[in-house]
Amino acid sequence: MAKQAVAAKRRPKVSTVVAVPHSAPTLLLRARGNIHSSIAETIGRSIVCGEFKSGEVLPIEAKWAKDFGASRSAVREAIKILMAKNLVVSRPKIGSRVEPKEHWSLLDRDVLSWYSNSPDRSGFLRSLQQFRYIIEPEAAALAATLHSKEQMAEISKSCHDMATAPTLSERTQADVRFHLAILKATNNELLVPLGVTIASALNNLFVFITRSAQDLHYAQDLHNNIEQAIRLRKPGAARTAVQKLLANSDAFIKKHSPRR
Amino acid sequence: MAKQAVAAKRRPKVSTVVAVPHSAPTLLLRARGNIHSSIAETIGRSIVCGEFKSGEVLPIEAKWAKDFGASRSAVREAIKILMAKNLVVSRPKIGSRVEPKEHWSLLDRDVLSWYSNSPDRSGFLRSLQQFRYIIEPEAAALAATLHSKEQMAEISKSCHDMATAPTLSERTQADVRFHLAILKATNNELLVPLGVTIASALNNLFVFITRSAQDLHYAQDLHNNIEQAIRLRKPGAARTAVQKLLANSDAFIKKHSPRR
DNA sequence: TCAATATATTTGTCCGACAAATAGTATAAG
DNA sequence: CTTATACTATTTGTCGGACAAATATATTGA
Repeated sequence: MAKQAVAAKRRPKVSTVVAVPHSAPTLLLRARGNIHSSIAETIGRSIVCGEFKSGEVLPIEAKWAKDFGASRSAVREAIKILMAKNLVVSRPKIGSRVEPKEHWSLLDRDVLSWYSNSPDRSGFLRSLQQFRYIIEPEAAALAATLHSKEQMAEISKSCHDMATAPTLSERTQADVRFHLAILKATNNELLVPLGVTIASALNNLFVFITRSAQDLHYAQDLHNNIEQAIRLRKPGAARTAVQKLLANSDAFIKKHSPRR
Repeated sequence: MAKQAVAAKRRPKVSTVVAVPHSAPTLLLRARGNIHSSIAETIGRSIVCGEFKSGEVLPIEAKWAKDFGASRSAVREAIKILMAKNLVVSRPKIGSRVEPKEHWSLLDRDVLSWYSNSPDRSGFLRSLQQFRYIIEPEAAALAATLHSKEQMAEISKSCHDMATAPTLSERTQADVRFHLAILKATNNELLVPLGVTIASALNNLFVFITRSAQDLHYAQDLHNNIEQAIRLRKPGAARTAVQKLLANSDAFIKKHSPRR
């Protein structure tokens, strides 16, 4: 008894954007995937963009639920995601407080992606390039010393794929594979996820811009030099070759720096 | 009507370990903090320790709930945490599948902590030390060039605190502050969270072992050298000073390496 | 003035129901 | 017999509501 009267109105068929349930939500959600993911993304973005400052407490779960037109469960799962990424901490009676920025898992794929769309893109890009200057030359040097046969084959193959890629998109993919293959060849478990992170960040920052044929040719030479140095097990040469490549991409970024 | 009959037996007062609710849970939880955190930690640990291999699907949420004597909501929130750390992906009808290791957010505090208690500690420690060799010398060099007055003051202060710390624990804390201060002085947003991660990993690996007074004195000299090189804005000297420190700690680890 | 107590607020946990997605199976069509 | 289609079963996704636990704030008492 009293069992059939419960769920009269369910969320109606959703097309691309969450439609309006009974009590109109005030915040829209780019409804890609699950509700909780969308909510996490929305709140997460607003945090890393500085809409909520460190130490500030977010609105209570019930308010988010009303604003999004979702259930509190969905909001809670979203906030659990943000907690897992160290963006917030929750306590009863307090609410969810934004953590200081240095606690954020900035190296997490999602956080990084949200962050790279935040106000000062150029500053972030600067940090990222500097980061690459630290990691990648040493990684190449290590790879030159430590690579196995199969790992070298993967490096060479992706380098060759870059040279022969018919479309720009395929070239870019091979480029990413190339850099990841080098990191894998270091046999260091920590460097690989770092590489994945960097790659996705670069992807988010649209650094893979169209280049002139001449530019492309020169960049390919730089990649070839890296491949050769690693193959011949010359750590020093590998290090400097990567530095040269980074310098080239630095110059390119500066030249085509997006306004300001 | 039928409202008061609902929650007859609630979870009874919990002491240190989750007690037995009505239908005996088969898995115990170290009940530190929230239920969902404990569940996430338990499942997360078992994943990074290899109890579930990559591509394998976990038991369904209902089973975890029964095993832990918790509600499905709690289990779901736990799994959301693991999803946020890229340990698993969930899909309807499929379940939660363990992601390949290279997708894991190994640089996340928790994952790293779980991972450092997994079978091959020594291999992981090797990777971690290598990682420090890559990051820290360059970071010190950058800091030497870019540090501000306040940042330098923090570096010097923590170095001094190390020298004068009355207890080993306080010395260790100052040590961590010292390395973090250097990373902060690079003004690179990505290096700081990385430093936090490394510090917590070292903490988990018990690298801060008791040393003889002589050892401590020598290590302090090495730290002083770093401080001085940065203060005098000598990047090259800073780099080599950090390398020396790492070599020293490497040697120490090898000497006292825990079996095998 | 200060400490103990009461209250209110917010997250934490539980439950039960139904929706949505989809792998695997059964069935129908050719 | 093969192939395309429909069905079914299973699992996560979402919802709503109830109550527990924790604790900041206000209130009260000494």
